[in-house]
Amino acid sequence: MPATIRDVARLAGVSPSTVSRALSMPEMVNAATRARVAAAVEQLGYQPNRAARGLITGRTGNIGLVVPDLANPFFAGVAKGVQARARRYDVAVFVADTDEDASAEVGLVRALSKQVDGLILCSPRASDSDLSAIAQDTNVVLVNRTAEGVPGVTYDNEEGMQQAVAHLVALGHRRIGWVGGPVTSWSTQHRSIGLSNALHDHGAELARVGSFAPTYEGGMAAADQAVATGATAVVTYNDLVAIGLLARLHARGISVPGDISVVGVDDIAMSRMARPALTTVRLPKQEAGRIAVELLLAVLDDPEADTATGGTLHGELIVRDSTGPAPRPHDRPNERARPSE
Amino acid sequence: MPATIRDVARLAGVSPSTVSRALSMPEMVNAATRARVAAAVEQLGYQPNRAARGLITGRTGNIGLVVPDLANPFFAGVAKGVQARARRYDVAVFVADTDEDASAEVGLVRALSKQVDGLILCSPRASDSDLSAIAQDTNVVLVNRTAEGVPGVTYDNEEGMQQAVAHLVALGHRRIGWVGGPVTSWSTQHRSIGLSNALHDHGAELARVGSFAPTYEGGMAAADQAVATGATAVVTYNDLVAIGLLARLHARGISVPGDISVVGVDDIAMSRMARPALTTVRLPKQEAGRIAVELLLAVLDDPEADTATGGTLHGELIVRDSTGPAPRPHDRPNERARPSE
DNA sequence: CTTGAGTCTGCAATCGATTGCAGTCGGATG
DNA sequence: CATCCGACTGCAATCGATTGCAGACTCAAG
Repeated sequence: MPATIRDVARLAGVSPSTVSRALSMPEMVNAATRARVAAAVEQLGYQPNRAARGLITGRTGNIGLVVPDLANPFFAGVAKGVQARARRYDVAVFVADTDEDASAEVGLVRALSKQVDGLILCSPRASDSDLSAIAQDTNVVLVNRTAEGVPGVTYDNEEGMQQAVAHLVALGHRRIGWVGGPVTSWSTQHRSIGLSNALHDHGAELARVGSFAPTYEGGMAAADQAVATGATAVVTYNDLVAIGLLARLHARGISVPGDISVVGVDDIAMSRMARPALTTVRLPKQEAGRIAVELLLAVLDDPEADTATGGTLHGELIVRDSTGPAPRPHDRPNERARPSE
Repeated sequence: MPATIRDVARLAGVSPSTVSRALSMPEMVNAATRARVAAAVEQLGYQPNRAARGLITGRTGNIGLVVPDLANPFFAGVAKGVQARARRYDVAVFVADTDEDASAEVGLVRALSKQVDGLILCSPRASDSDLSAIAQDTNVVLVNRTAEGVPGVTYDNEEGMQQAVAHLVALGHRRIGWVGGPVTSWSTQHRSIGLSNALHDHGAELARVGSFAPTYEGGMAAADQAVATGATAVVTYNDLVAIGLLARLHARGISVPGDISVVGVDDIAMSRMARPALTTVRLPKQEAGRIAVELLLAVLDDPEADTATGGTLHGELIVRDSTGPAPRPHDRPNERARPSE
């Protein structure tokens, strides 16, 4: 029913080949004919059939995006960026959600890889070896993770932690807790190291609280342990955890930032609506998605061009109400009162 | 490079036609041959080229999902449902985000429609006439909206409002405020009507507060006006608005639910993390996505089958901490003290 | 006038899978 | 033994666009 290239050719009085060339290599066809073709295209509302083109060019014009959980605002942000940038290049985006299931991930990727020109894997749960295997026969760009020889866009976690620590130290905090995410997570490792280094640089002390699920519940679970460390400030794996922590702290009657300061990472929408509004390291999520698309498209255009490792994005500390001056020792609710100096 | 149907045929010692049939109409081929084909397919890891198949069948095996904003947890939930159910049918999902731009929507839909077998339009901003035009030459399923002759899945807003009102009336509220969303929104109209009817049935009074953006900011803007109506409880267009309202109320020192009760709609993740945790009408978001896929696939299989209007989903009142007994009159901060009865 | 270069344009093959039609074969029936 | 039927299987056309190759044509130079 829709117009084919033959219809356009007939209307313009040329051959299909000419129509094809007029559209994809305009400089090869005479200006006059080109105009006639353009008119015919316009009149018929012709749009080339992608399947037919794909058959011969071997390109589908589609890319895939795989995320652990679309309902997680972080990944939704990345997806938004990917999607917006892809549209600019007239590339369609398949979105697949693995439901946080690492084992499903590899299978899903394999199935999807046949239908697309390349894949963007967002915070993949897969093992390094699986990842390398996938990258072998598919064009892949990683987000939030690195792997040998695979391009990717990541955040400079070390720098983000530096900013958070500088802020906290300026407020007088000297002992700072760290609530980590899943141990296997690339980000948790880098954030942990970054925090540790930053604290060392500032001569402050690190209190590791342990690893928790990167969720609201994880934060609630971490809260009591964080308090028990005696830290006057806590940095969490991400905002969701920080918000859970805030809730539990409130339930226990511990004041934020009066008794303890809290810093998250991500800056999801929820964070500025939290009570108190959360101080956090904002990660440019959409930007990551956009860059991932650029990276992927570059690889597709020239598979040889080693785009090296890819891009590194920088976080930005957003100071809100969950951080404040460190309490003087006798203000601290979780320590025995000591004589004030 | 990847195996073609011919490779499989050669390995199995049959013709390509047989391979094709063995895969898509198994009962037409001899069990023994079928087994040989299956073995060859397995050995080569053969997956039919979708473009080639699409060329001849006229089907792409893809569907499109258009949402106003992927970062909005409501739409992310729907997208998750769509995506999960589509995978079960081996259908890929293109996701497109219009960035809340109604004018971009129509163009986007037109472009996308050529690449998919059908579209799921989530809370479309387009006008009724544009929508009908689109549905003319594309298979469309609507979510959160109805249109003449177009299948869709919607929520029973009236019933949801009934539940909310029954809850509030039982708590003693007799004058209830309504903070509406965008006036053009289908949901806002139906929720408003539902609320009005429910209140009438219970002999309670409706205090319309006006229309606000369906956002946190909208809720903050609505708060003061809601208080001024003298209502002891407020129902908002959605949870985001309710949370904004909560924030402004807190800033003004008005206690929830002590002075005023608040009810939202949606039950996004944020709602149970709000302070106080938000009482809300939970809308099954993923379910809506799943049903939309079923509906669309049914239409594709049999374009004639009038699937009527489609499905209606039911909300569920989730009672949390933002609703409580209506304050006795003299407790009300925003009215002149009156002699107690 | 011939030749050559250069510019366009058309022919026809091709991508990979599907499907209507026809052919093969074995076995049952008259 | 001749026919016929049913169950499978293969041939070849087809979907719509792209592209290598060759033909047509113009124009300038020899």
